[in-house]
Amino acid sequence: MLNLRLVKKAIIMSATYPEYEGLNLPNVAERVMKKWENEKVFQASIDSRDENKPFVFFEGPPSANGLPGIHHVMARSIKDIFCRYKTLKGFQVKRKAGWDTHGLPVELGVEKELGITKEDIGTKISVEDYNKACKEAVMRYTDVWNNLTKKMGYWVDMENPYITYESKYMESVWWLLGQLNDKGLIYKGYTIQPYSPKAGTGLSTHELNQPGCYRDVKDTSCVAQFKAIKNAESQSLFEKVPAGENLHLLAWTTTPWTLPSNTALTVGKKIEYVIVHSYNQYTFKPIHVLCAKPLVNKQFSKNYFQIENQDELSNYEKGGKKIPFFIGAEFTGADLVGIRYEQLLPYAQPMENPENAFQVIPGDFVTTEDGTGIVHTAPTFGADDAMVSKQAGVPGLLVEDERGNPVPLVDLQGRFRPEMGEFAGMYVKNEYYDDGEAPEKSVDVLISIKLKEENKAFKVEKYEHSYPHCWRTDKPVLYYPLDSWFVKVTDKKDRMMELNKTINWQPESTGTGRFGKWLENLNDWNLSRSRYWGIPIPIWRTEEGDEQICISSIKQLKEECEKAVTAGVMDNNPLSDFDPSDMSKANYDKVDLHKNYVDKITLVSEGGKPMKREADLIDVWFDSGSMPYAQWHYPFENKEMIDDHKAYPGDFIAEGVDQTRGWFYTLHAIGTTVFDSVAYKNVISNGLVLDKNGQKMSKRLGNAVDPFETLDQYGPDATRWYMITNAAPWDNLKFDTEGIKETQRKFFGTLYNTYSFFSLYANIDGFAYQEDRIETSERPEIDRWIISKLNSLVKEVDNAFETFEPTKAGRLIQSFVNDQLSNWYVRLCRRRFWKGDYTQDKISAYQTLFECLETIAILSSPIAPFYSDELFSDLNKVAKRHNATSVHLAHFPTAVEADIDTELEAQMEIAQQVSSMALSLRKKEKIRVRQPLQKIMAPILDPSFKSRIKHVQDLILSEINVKELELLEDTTGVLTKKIKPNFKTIGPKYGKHMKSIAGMVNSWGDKEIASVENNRGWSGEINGETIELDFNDFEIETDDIPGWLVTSENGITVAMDITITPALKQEGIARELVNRIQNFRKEAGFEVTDKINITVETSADIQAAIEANKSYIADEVLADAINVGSIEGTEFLADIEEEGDTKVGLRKV
RNA sequence: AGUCCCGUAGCUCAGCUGGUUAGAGCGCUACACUGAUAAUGUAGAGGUCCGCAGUUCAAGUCUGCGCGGGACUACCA
Repeated sequence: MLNLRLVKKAIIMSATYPEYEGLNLPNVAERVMKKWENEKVFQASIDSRDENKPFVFFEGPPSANGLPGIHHVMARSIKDIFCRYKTLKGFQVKRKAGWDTHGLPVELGVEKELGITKEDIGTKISVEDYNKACKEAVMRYTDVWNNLTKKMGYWVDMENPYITYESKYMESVWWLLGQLNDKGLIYKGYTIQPYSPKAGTGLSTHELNQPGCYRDVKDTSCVAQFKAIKNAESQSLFEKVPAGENLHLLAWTTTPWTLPSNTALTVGKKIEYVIVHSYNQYTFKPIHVLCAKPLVNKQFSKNYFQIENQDELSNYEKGGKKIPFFIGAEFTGADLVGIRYEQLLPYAQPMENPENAFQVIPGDFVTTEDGTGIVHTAPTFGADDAMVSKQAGVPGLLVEDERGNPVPLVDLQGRFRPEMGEFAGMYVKNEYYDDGEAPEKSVDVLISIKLKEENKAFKVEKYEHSYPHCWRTDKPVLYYPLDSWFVKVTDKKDRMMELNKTINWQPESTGTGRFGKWLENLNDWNLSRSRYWGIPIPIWRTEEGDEQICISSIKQLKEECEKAVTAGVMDNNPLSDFDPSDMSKANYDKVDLHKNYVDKITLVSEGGKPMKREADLIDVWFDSGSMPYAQWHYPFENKEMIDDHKAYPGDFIAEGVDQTRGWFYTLHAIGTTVFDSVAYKNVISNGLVLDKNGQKMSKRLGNAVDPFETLDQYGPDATRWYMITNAAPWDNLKFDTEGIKETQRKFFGTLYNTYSFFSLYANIDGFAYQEDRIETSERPEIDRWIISKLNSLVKEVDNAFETFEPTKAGRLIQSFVNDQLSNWYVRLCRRRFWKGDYTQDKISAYQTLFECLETIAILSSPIAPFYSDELFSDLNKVAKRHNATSVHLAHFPTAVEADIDTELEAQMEIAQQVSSMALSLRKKEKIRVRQPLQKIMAPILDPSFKSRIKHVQDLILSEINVKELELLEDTTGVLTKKIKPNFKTIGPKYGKHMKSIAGMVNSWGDKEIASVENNRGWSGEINGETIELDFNDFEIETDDIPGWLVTSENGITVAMDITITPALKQEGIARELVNRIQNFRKEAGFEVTDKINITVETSADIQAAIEANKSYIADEVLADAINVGSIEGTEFLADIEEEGDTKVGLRKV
């Protein structure tokens, strides 16, 4: 037999399973990566799939001007997993990479490098050179990115990426804007933006969030008294004020210079307000003022004291230091809405709808933290103000300038306009004056003084607060209305919400919550950015703004240029070389649509007037949101991709949650407004990758993890597996390399060991899966069990991937590999692999283990693409069961329902549990497993348990080294029973009496339990109500057998007979001896197959034990003879139990 | 400030539509196995389920209010 095995081994040398010396995951990745490259596996994974069964994936473009971090590995792993999974399921998954190339981060980086500021662009450096520098900078780290992509095993087509600065891409974006324009969704309007008058430029919020921009400053703040007008609306308030006296509303501001632009006062509808009766501290005139109730004490502090009787007010003498105040009638904000008041500082009137100005309006943002609970509202200088007044139909204070355009009372330099009387020409902030020119008293102070004198100021004081400053000029920022181009997305708000409901969000809460709420509170999309490196707004306008054209293609632009040349507004057509019908790269390289080129183009209007391009660029978010169409140069090329839904809408996208209002939104907005369609059907928004202490990673804190280092050290598979299985993608991940190590050891180590075990013996036996597959039903029970488990696993993993739950999939796989396959199946079956001939049983074992490994390779391949490929290929190279050279070209296994035997799974679960319990009992008594025991007992409570445990009886007995299992059917008198109410079934029926029932049942003894068993239930009266419980309303279990060692778990009870008879003792000694001799064999360097002779020199007890078990020992250790006597040959010393030393001599036969 | 996510053992995480003794892995401690062996197995210790209030016969689970960590959006009189 042994010789035969060797011969066989020689024959099949040509096809053996590779055996490795240890597992080195980074090396595995290296090998597999080379294979992918050499064999062009990625391309094959697309080509081998049916073109008519597409799974559409959109790659969100990263910006290549920054370096990738470990969070990119996370995000891209998620993308990769589902693309690979869908490929396994037979879909064709095209994956075009992309680069986001425009935008502020790029520009700021370039400015820093060149040592210039925005103001220098166009003067110190030409826009052309500047844009050239941006273009170079943005692709700087492309190599690093490509390298990461490769190393982590992210499959995406990097050969043909879409790049947002390319002419074709930009043309498609223009086309989309043209569509919006045609639908009437593009308009020019005002918006309140942070503005730096000294720099003469608007600032983005990004710029405002630079460190050090918000600083604490002391400003003159003022609580102004706005005089209410008595009319029908205010009738109920004036009733609470002495006849003939005035009622004022108190409103606080830290920017008194905005008071002349006040057109409304905002109150919170639910806030409570009171009228306070008192005297003005500057003029000493009696006042009756409205203020939020919780803020009365804040406003009436210091000089004021509260009185309980209104009559005492008259005791106050003018000029007195302490001023009394009395809290009068109470109102809610809702009562105040609609009240009119006199304009505080009537320098100018709003040019539009002045009749709607100067009234009280509601606003959600009003709080009672500060001020008076009534907010001074100047729509021209506050974003909230503008929003809330627009909703209420209140105009901002805009006046006509010299050319008839609406302008606010402050000009672009930050000075008051001529309308402002004595203040005209003054800067609204002293900081805006040149050094030494600033007046002693600022506008804020002067206005406050004026108000004091006119009995319009309730309180003036210095107030310290944080206020944003321009990061270039160091001067405070103004919130100022600026011209911008907008997309009227609010028109499509309902449709966007409707379509959003059809998108499958993972997690769901992001879709309904963060995204849904965002859509509910949608504002129009401000497209304008006054920058240089981006896609220009394709709108040309006459100087008066009365005629304009929106360009949708290069062809159209060329034609318009032609007209302009004919009309004489331009000398020559800069696009004359461009051939609109030629889609070649060469042709498109002839044009550049960036600002430095298109700004030189002047077009002619229908009325014959010259038109200049609007100076702004579009928001870069529009660039990336255009990606589904622009990546294909739609509609100029690849029209069918979108129109025939071959590549649109996307089936799947995934990015970080930070993209919710970024890319996720812009995709959705453009999809809805232009195509009336969702842009994507499924979306995963993943959480952040934090450091191991839960802190955000940052270069500054030095806790950022280098993705390359991690991948090199642990390999991409372990890194990906760890990231995916450790936390659900949408939860934040606390990244700890210890966790990767654990994954490496626990999952990959175990899987590798299982494979090593398989390959070791399969190579010896020459198992190459050449035999016909043994029908599952023909295999031994243990094989059928693991196959059943395997098929259940296939089903569950498939479902987890299908529902975009990669974490679940990964955890299922690893628990199968560790707990079922390695710890149970392989352990129990070891002997089958190394003992005996190449029989049907052995082949069955090989086939079973092979199938498990092969399936695991495929199931885990989306998450661990490298190792799984090597595992799969190593198996398949020999067995050739798949016509695929890579796991990624294989097909996802289909669960064979017929092979799923839940009954068998339940049986094995019992075996596992009973074994574990029995071992636990041994442990308690310190009886080692090698010592055989006679018997265990288990009471049976229902017939199914009986048949199940019978099935696995032998398995259990050999596992725990016990000779027999006795099942106790009639347990009365033998076992102590315990009864518990079944809360789940009784609850709905008798919830109220639950406590009483539980109390009663818990007090029951054997007699009552027997009665319940006999009557199949119980009925009686509790708390005066008739209660009827059937047998299912009880849970009866046994927990003790008097006189036995017993343990109980999950309703199963095991009792063990721990009596060690002399015969058992001898058997135990024999097993100990076998164990020692096996060790000695190994020590002596004998081959596994060497036969030996044994001589033993030992005590009488042990001699007797040997005598009684001689054939067993001889068989186990391959001994031809066992003799007692003095030792010849090598001598070993064995220490067996307390029976004394044993000398053993071994000699090869 | 608003919206959302998270808070369970020393660490990382499970815990389904509420059901009575809250689980796993790692780590720790002890032991076993010794033909998968720089592997493997078993057991043990370890928890005011962030806090408070409410709904309920019953709350880790549902509701409200807080606290702590994080994200995004907005920026405030």
